[in-house]
Amino acid sequence: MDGFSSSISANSGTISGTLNQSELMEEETNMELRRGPWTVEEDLQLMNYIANHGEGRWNLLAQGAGLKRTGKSCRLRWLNYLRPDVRRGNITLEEQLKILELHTRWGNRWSKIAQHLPGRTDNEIKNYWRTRVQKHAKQLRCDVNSKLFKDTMRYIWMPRLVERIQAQRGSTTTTTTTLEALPPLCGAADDGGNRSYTPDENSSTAASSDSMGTSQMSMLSDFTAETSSTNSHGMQVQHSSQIGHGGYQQRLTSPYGYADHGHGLGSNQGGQLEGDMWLGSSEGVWSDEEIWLLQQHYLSYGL
DNA sequence: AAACACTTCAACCGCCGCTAG
DNA sequence: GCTAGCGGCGGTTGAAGTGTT
Repeated sequence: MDGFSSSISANSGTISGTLNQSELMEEETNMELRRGPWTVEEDLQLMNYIANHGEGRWNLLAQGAGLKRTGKSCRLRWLNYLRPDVRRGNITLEEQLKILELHTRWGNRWSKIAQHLPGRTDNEIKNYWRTRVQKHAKQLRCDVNSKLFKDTMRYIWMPRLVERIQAQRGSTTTTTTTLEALPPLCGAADDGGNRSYTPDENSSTAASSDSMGTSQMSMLSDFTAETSSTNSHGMQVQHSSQIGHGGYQQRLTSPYGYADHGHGLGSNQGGQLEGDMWLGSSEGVWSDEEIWLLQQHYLSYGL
């Protein structure tokens, strides 16, 4: 980390002897550029500058703020961390459901997905997808882009999320989703069961909503991303993005959101003791038994 | 207690599209 | 029409924290 914090050249490979005047000047400028983790002082510099001058051209902003950072770096730091409305903390069940649904529809269009999750950044969603969803795909030993995994999400994972959200709301409505309810997977042609699975060519193909159950869709349309959370500066932030009707109001209790998720002092960052907001059980979506059952189910279809 | 394994996420990189000159 | 500069985006990396052996 310390090596990172020191000033380094962006063109470390260039041989100074071969540079002309302007290149030397550029080299000199690059020499001053800082990379790696931001310091508190830099954060303050950037926040103060934006508070006084607003956002603008990032390269000029970096210079104006007296930061030895690239404009890109400033932009990233601001958008992903310093912006007052950035939500931190665990992704809620509703957000998880939304991410799954939107990813089914758009694939890895993280920024587009993030637009529908107020306060969440594309980087955060991308990280969640990689660390959580892909992990479970790995557990099920299938490609995250395969139709197999997409159908698992659609027919098992998402209904389960809906159930949990309903349970959380104290609703009496239940959605029955069992392994038996899992349709012969994926478009499962009536071909006698002999099929081979290959990952989709295009991860964003999917069709999404129309393949979802009614209860899922109503849940999604009912989803109101109105939450209160605490941003990285400890400020209380209200987010309201009414997507459908209904009055879902989940008030986040931890200083870092639903539950502390590694941003507080002494919090658990790695490992699996984060209370697993990711669908629930201690290890994640599936228990060992469920994984086994799913695998058996897939095997029975010759997958 | 130490070494190793695993997880998370901030930050960087490279590419692409847009736009002003 | 060309080009340089810039912002935005998705993919990737690696430091650091935590769990496990």
